[in-house]
Amino acid sequence: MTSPNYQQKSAKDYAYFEVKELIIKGELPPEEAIIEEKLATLLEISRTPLREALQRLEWEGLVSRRKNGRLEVASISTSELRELFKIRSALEGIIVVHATKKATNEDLEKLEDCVQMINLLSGSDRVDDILQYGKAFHNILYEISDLETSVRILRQLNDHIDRYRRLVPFEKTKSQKPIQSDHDLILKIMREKDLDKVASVMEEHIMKSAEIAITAVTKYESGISKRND
Amino acid sequence: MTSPNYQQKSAKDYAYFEVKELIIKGELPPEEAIIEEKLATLLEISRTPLREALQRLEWEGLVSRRKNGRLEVASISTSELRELFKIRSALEGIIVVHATKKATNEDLEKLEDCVQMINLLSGSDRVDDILQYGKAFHNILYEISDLETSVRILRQLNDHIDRYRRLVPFEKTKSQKPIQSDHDLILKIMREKDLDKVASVMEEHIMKSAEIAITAVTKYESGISKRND
DNA sequence: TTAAGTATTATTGTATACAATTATACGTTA
DNA sequence: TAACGTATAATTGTATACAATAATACTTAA
Repeated sequence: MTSPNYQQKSAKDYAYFEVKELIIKGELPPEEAIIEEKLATLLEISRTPLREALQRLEWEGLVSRRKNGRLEVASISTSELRELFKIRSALEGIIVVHATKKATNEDLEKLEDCVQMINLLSGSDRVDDILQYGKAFHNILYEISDLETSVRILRQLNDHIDRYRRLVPFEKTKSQKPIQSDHDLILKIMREKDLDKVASVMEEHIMKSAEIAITAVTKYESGISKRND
Repeated sequence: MTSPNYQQKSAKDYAYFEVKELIIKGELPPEEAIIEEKLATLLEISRTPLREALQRLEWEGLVSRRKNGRLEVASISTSELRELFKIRSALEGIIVVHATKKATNEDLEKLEDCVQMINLLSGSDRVDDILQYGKAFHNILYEISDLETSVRILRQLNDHIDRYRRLVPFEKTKSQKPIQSDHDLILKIMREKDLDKVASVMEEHIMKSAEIAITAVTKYESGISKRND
């Protein structure tokens, strides 16, 4: 649910999506203090629904609470990012196994469409589009799998990872090419219904993209660290 | 954090732990309607902090929202339980690998104590005690691993599983004995620092206990189903 | 000038009041 | 009696007021 979901009727949901977007886009940077009154005024709602939205974001880990009870935008770290990818890798493995079991021909067609678009764009400079189709591929798997809890956790993890991606633009180099072509391979294995193999290839696929991300954030951290000394 | 955490200062936290306990213990049964006003009166607090607690429980999946916005205690199902154990298995695998890497001799001693207590009690009828030491074993691993996000998700999963355990008392038969002795084996492999093996043995360990739980809930479901027809 | 202590302000926590919505009860009509 | 519509009540959503707490600014003494 990273993409804006605009059938929000309630002030609470409005605040949730709005603040989340501000954080993921980096407009509220890591460790920025959050003052309820000010944010409420900005969003033109009262503190009550805003607080409820902030609590949810706190639970999701995008907002954190200082010892004194005050809120701030969550900080980022290489070790956290590494952990996020580890969990994601395990869950994507579970998901793809279930998706493989349940996939209809129609489902496989949809995945095929994504793969073809990725292959088509591969080599071009439309890296953001490639990224989008990659995400779409995974989202289709989520839906096929029908694993509610896993998908919920995964979407949350992906929100976090997206924030890292914005704050520290990951390398957009040829090193991503073999990663993108993994989708091709995964779909092939899904068709063969090889459950063990599809899980391990998926897990490796995720950990490969983790490497790029972690490298980028490590550079970033060494660049800006010592700020709080 | 299933065990009551009584340094709650705020009404919100009080409500959170209290309502969670009511749900896990089954005193608020699945699908029971939750009326904010009544619950607030019962807990002798106002609706505002109660609502914040309920939202957190909703996000954790112990409370769910009907299409009309009203809350109820979450329902249970075999398929959900199966998924809970799958995720738990993957995360316990990640955790035990990290714990194995980081464990000090002192840490291993603490684990050894649990294992010895389990072995000592094994064969006796003190099944609840055995269960407690089993939980303690895993909790120690969580702390050693120092993987904040994974542990947070795991504790949440365990709360859910505990609720199932209360609602549908799992079999307390000799079938659990080999599962309990897994702890012994896991500790041995940790000492050998065999990371691949420790992960797979842990995953199997969890999935074995899953079998017992799922069997129990399946019976339970077939017993009470058709209620909503 | 610095340190400690106190007053002031800022911010969060909680309760309550009211508005909006949904469910229920009741009566009317076919 | 069944179906519909309307009035009433129950419940949730939001705003606001006030209380509790933490941060800051200020004053005074050494």
